[in-house]
Amino acid sequence: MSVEAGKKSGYVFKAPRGTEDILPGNWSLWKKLEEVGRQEFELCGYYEIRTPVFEDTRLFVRSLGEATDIVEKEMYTFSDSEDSSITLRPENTAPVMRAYLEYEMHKTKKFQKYYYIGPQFRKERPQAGRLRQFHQMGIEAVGANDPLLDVETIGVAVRIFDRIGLKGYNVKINSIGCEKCRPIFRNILKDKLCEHETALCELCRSRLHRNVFRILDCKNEKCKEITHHLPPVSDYLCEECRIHANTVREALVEIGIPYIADAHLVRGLDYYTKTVYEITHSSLGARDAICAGGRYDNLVSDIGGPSIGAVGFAIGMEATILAMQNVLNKKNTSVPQEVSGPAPSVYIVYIGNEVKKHCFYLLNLLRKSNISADFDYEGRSPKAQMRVANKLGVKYVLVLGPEELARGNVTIKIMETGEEVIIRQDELLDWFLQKL
RNA sequence: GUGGGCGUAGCUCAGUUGGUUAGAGCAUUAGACUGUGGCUCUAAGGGUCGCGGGUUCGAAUCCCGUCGCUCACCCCA
Repeated sequence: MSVEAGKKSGYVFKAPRGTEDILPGNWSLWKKLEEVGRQEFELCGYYEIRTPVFEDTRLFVRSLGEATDIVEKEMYTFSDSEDSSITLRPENTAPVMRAYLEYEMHKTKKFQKYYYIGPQFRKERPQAGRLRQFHQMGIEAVGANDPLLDVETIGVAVRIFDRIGLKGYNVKINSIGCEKCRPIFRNILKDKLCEHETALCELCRSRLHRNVFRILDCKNEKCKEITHHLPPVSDYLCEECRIHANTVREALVEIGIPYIADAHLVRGLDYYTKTVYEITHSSLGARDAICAGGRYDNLVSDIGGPSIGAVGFAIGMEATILAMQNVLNKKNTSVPQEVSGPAPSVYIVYIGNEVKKHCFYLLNLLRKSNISADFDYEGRSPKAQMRVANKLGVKYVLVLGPEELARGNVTIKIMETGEEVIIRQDELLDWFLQKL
């Protein structure tokens, strides 16, 4: 096999298909999203949990459902030399629940609220905002069936988007019932759709047998036409699910979250029950979800635990950042276009190599005092050093040459005004600590 | 896995009906009073035109293949 094949640049290695490097120029948005997320999660009483990036394959087969596409063809599965099969996590809910059970949290403190941030893996064809290694941040509230908890999670997501300044998102919500009522209306739906079988698109005809609910969000116009004339799923909910759904909606109104009741919203993962929701952003393409979540009352028992209800969501970080970029109208760059880390406050310019070592000493002196500072390691001329300082956007340049060295002084240039002051070196720290 | 679009300097692109040493802007580097930034001017570096093959006297330009990227579909965050 030739590694030369297909390379674009002259270099041998490139990031594998469907993965991407988050470069310094883009990092500020990631940082902001993560920081705001953490803040909001913790504000609402969620605790961070980190699970391994790989798990026993059976965990995902059990939780997601054997017949789902994720399990059938999208998992990175391999054996680690023994008999065990392991899989790079395609989502983080099942791992969190696994940990919850493994440490027997349900016995000590049944109700737990967790949050996680990390990479997930799905072997799909890459597309806008959809990668093979992608990142999610999400929450899981385990151990309670209160519909208000469903609403709490929606509130958390909404506030995160508000706080990062992302305008133009929509909250869509639906109920897909529970294990009691869902099979009933699945059959009703199937029967009704069978009457129109010939009018459905080819794909939906196969969905008729595999996954009826998926027909509800088919993009084909004819199929839409048919499904829009069907009575909404909510007509078939059992008493318990109906009350649950109504409470959720009322509470959303109560706390002022606008939502769209979308009877066609369904979920691909088997474990969802009752409340499902999705937050989409108008600036995105075909894949417009930036957050998806819902209640999953059967997952814990599915993977061998007691019957315990839970709700959660996952925010797709790539998709969210894409939306942020669209809103901010920014593009990716390989070089920092705005300083993504904090710009150093001070840049030290040395004139002549004789004073360089002393400047290095001063550099470390500043840093020890918690003053961010940097200097030249490339052997540039004083002029070029100034250019670098200017580009970095530092407030002060400390200039030191043989003259200053002899007198025990330093020249400080205030970049904004161009003004220069000369002070004694032993006053340096005080001067900066007062200014910064 | 299926289908469409694209592939020329670090980035964004131009490149006329195939014709000599492939261009621009931005970025980079260096100069324009010997120890100093932003503006301006000058100059320099940087591309085997994704890769391979074919047609041709001659191909970045046409054909085929291949790889990669991208968008969309299935599915999903």
